[in-house]
Amino acid sequence: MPDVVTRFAPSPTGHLHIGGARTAIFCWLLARHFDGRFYLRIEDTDLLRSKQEYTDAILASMRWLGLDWDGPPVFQSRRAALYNGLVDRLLTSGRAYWCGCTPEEVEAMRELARRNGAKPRYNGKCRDRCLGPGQGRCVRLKIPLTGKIVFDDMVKGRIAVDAGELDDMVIRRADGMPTYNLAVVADDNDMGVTHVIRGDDHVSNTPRQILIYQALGLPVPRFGHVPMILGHDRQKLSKRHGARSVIEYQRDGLLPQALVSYLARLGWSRGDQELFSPEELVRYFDGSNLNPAAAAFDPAKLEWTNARFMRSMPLAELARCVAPFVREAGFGCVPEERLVGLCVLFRERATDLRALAQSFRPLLVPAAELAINEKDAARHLTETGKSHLRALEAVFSSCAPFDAAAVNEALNSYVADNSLTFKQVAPPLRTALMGFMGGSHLNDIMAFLGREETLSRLRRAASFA
RNA sequence: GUCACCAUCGUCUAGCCCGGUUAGGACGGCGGCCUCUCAAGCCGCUAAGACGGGUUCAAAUCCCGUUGGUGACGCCA
Repeated sequence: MPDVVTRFAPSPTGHLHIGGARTAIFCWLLARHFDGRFYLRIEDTDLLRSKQEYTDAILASMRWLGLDWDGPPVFQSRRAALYNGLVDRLLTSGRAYWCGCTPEEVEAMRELARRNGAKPRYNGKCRDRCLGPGQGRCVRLKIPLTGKIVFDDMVKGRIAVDAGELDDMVIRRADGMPTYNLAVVADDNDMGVTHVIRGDDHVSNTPRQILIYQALGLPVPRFGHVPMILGHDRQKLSKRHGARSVIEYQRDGLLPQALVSYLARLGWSRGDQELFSPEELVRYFDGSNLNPAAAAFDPAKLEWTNARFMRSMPLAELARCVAPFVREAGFGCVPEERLVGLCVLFRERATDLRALAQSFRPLLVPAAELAINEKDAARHLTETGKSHLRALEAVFSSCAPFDAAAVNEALNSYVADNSLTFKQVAPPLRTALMGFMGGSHLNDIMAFLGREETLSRLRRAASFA
């Protein structure tokens, strides 16, 4: 048995969002760090809202992020027998009882408690009525009237709640389906989960779940409640704040390693290090140093993180990653070698793969289709500028070999031989080649374009009206 | 309302457990260098321990309170 078993338990009612992704990352890291097991459990007991397409999408996002799980995913909807067995056990041992109160009655009890300034809860009416099964009856857990439930949270430290704060919760609905808290305990125990890491919106469920473990005589796992992610204005994260699903970040051209690094760093730290490869994360993340305070999501830093990964990753890999975006931009199928060349030229100038692909445009369209920026043209494709281009056309047609070094030398000679400055020649040349004043080094651009394409761009710009 | 949790630059954070730092790093912003452009890179600047009380020679650090924020209070998950 591995020492550490974690699980990620999304409910398939939507795509994997960044909050869930971060929780999944922490679970995965803890398991991988300790050489344990990481399981996936699909909490699909809400038949109405759960959808197969969301399950598929969540699994796809997990794979894209590189969060591999052990064994096949567990589906809660298929484990009714497990849950019912546990509820029956609780019933026979007298730790649970049948309750015949109607939802309206229970609501009235809550309302009464609220009026008295207390926490709204069930008053235990059926606790000692010794009711048996029946139409419309649910099963409630008989919780202790006094005492404290205490647990040491991995991120928040010791948390203590008075048992008196809790009420006899429903563990099996009138329709025979288990409730969330029971199913979670049953599954976590069955799967051998040792560390439950989840969002801190679950802290108040934890004492209830501990009570179920205790009533069943089962070992209680360790808990770690990671704070939720806030929007940039420190309000709850919503669509408006750029709270998007993992799949959207994928479509926008983020690198999965970058997203993982950023998300891990949001609420966790290791000294001053800002960027972490997946391997480093696995090596360093041991469940400690998790920040108990909620963190705000910062799109600017995510962007920076992504840009850094794009700049430092192997070129061949970058080229493979950008290929789908090049296709999507309508540039067709560009050979990998060309793609690598383009990445060299532009990767320092883009913060995501989609923008990187877009920046290739001027070099991938034929000279005739190159869009020429009017302002830059007016400024640099003057008569003098054009005369330089015509002269350069002659220079470059006899330049051999036509590589970055030779082109550079030819260009410098032209400048020197005619007592010019680079500053006089470069702008018109850049406008001719790129269509605007931007892009990479001129010699690299020309080397990439090749002689013929370079010359036709010079000709076209020289006759630009 | 009740309970629980949280509180360091605008943002992510280090330091806090084991009191003594010019409160460090990063993103962003601003300025500079570089430079044909845009970037990248490098350099510099910016800005913080919510508040009030204790304890102590000394408090971001320990204690209490206040305020503010978040979450939970379902026969949802």
